[in-house]
Amino acid sequence: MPEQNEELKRAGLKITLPRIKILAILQNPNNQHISAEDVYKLLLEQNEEIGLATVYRVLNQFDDAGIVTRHHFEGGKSVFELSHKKHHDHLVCLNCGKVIEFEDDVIEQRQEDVAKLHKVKLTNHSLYLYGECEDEVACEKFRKAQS
Amino acid sequence: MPEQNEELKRAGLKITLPRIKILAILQNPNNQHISAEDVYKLLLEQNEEIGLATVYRVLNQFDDAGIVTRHHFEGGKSVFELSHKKHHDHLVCLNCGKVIEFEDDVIEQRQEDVAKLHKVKLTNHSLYLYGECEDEVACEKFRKAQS
DNA sequence: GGGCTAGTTGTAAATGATTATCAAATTTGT
DNA sequence: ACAAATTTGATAATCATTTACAACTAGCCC
Repeated sequence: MPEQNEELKRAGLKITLPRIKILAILQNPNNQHISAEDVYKLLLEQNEEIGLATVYRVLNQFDDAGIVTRHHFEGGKSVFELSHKKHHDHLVCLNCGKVIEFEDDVIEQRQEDVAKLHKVKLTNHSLYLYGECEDEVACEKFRKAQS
Repeated sequence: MPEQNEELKRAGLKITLPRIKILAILQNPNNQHISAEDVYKLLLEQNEEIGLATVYRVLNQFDDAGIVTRHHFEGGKSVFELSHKKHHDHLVCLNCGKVIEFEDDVIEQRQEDVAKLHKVKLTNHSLYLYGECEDEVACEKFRKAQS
């Protein structure tokens, strides 16, 4: 009954336990930018018997439905985040893995200009900034908390 | 003797036939933004008996040495390009696969500003714009030429 | 409320890109 | 040319992700 199920229904997906559980994990603020593997691990911790293949499948369906957005951060694997409200880009700390979301209208506008200049109709873009937290203490603390 | 070998020597790499051939391929203007697999195919066409593992190894060494830059375009595999002169970003046509290089000082500056705002020391970034050529005829032609 | 059908799941095997292993071959300084 | 250190090719291994398929359900009709 909860509105969460509405989201699935709207996407033309049947309401199943795996999908509900996975959506719940994605909606947890601790789990923004989470990989399929990590979703699977969290499910295991909850003693849910959900296969890894299902996790990948559901994440792909969510992506197709626009419920989540897929990102390719440096280092192979994909991470997913709820496609909430506004477009934004990402700033990632390479030491602690913290992800900061930002938006910059000037950058957005210049991207449009560049595309137009080269006679390309822009459909999407990906911008990732990588660096290191300047507050090393906080950075180290965050890193520990993650692992 | 050619200066090309200097590049290898400077990187502390021995001058071997695989490395020379691979470097030559990368230096061919037709082969900017080429994948390891495609380098391997070109070597086969030249009847060079160079293993795929060697191609990957050498490309990684070139990357470490700063001779090439690795990119992760949408769709899994890595592509490599000679790290020439200036930093630049990429605009990719999703129909024909054409890659346009561009640079925009305003965007670069704003990225620095954003990082500083969030107290992160920027080490690098990746910006890819994806779209569709507006000149559909040229686009189609380019696509055919590729495959 | 039972049953039907399409959609969904789990297991396990398949895939695609990339890396590691290791003995044989090559480069390079002496 | 020679020995030591690197490098190579073939192959097996790995990692993330997808596919195949038989067993299982959700959603809907009566």
